Amino acid sequence: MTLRFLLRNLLAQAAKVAAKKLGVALPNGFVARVDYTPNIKLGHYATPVAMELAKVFKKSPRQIAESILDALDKSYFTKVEIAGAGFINLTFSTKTLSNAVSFPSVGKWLKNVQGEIESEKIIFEYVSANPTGPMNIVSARAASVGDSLTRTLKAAGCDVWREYYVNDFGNQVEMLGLSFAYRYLQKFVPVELPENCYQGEYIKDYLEKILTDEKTPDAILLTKERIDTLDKSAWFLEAGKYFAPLGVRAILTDQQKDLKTFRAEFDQFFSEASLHQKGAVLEIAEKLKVKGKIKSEDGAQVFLSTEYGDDKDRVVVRSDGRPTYLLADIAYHHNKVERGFKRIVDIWGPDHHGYIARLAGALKALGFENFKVIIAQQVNLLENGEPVVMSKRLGKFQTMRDLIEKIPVDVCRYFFVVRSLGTHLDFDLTLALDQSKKNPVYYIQYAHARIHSIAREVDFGLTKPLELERVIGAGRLYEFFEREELFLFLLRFPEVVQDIARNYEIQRLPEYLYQTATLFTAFYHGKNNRIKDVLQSNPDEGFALLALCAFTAQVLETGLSFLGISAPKEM
RNA sequence: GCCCUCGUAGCUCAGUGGAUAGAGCGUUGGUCUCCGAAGCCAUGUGCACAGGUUCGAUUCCUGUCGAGGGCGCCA
Repeated sequence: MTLRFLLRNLLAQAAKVAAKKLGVALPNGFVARVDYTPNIKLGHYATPVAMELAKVFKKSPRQIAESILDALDKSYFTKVEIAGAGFINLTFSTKTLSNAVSFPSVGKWLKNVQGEIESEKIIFEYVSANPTGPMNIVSARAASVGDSLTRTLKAAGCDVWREYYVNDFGNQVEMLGLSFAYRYLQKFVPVELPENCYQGEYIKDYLEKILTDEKTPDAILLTKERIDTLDKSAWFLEAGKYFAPLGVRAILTDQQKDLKTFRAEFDQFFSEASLHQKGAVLEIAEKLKVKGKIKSEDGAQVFLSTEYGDDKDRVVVRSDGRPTYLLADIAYHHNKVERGFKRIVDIWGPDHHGYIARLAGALKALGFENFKVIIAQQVNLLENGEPVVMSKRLGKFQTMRDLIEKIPVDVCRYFFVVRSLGTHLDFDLTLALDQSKKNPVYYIQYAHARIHSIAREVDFGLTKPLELERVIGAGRLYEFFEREELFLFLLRFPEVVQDIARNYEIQRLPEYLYQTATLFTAFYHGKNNRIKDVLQSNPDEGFALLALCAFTAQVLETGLSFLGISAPKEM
């Protein structure tokens, strides 16, 4: 059990008793709010519950606080007091702390407290870059956040599935095929690439690969002799159809390779084309029609998304009978519902926010409401302080692979998760490299490596079971503030994980780890914490300090692993 | 024009309705006879503005101003 969970239960009981005694009723669904104190000298936790209840109870916060304290089981605490406007500050006893931390490892500890938060079957979709070119920098941001978030959610006990939607169907795939055809033809005669084709040089590279790897059918194959008699329009049609799927496959393969390098994992790559083949796309239009949410307009079928807060109704089936992208996306999300997911979360780029209302509306029309979209704001990529121009069509853009090649994955991933997704991110490549030695991610890794260095010095195995009762007892925790502060901060780790699982704000984890590293470094520099010396003068105390180090190392390593960042033992 | 996101220190940004609003970078000055100095210590006139809700607002609501993005039978 986490200390916070324990405290909430104790406070809920006490509030109930207090309410009864005061002759008032607690609000329905009352949950005592528990915060950390601004300074652990005030106590381990604080609750503003007396102030919150002041209005309902029509009593002064102080009076309520006193009633709650009267009813509180004080055997868990060494100190409880009322402070300020009516805060209740609580300090747990050594015994309570010992009970809370009796586990062999941080991993086991996390497993142990998994039952404290609700878990439902949940699907996360992120990145989902179009298979028409290399991934850009926003994809890298989404990959970092999506991957780190889902790893953390899993650790908190959530049942998470991670998916990448592949838009391998529709106009843009046709344009991709055509782009290949033009590049192929260009090898023989000068023709200009149409404006709406993909302009990037990468098409040429993929083309060469396809021409080498695959046996080009005679109908497509070009030779010097054939050019003169070629029926170009017929050939383009055939060649476009031929190259499109091969191009998609080649590009997707490279995307997957980059994601793997980036340590971003997925459980499944879901093909849009597979939905069309099954007929699931047009089928969903029928379902919406049955619900009365489709109207006909100029021969097209239009979803009444304005009923769900959208600006205008949206075409889902074109007048020529072809479905729009939106309809496929509705079918895809409905497919997620059919697979039994109780919560659907998508991370989208900033250019898609206008799309939320119509998709959420369609899901609502189909009876599903637990749908959440997180918008990853744009990344302004800077080089030497100057913005890097990104344009897929002009072929001038910074790819995710460029980024990985320039900057270590550990640093990239840290930079992307340390800022909340809602803010526009300035990512200065030059700065990221120039400052690399002072980079926060190295600071965290360094603290971890330093602990291993200490362990090597004194020949102590950091992987053996944590003996944290010993830290509290023999560690003389309350005599040295750096020890106590570090220890109590480490105890918050599962609570931080739980918070992230609830609010999806992954940036709290790197911040927590950074602060953990800071507290450890302060501890390390404390004159009284020189482990080699303490082991000489008082072996019990020395081993207690080593246990505290091992605890720190495990928290850092585990936390970094959620972020997909390595935890080196030496640097 | 409509919609979305954002506005916190010189810069980049944390901050779950609570106590004295924090961190990194930058600046300036200290600091290794030492388990790792990639370190540590010191150094700050800051919540865009105006209303509202609340016992309490940087946080929630409304408006103004400013920055970015989105408004297709493209995906």
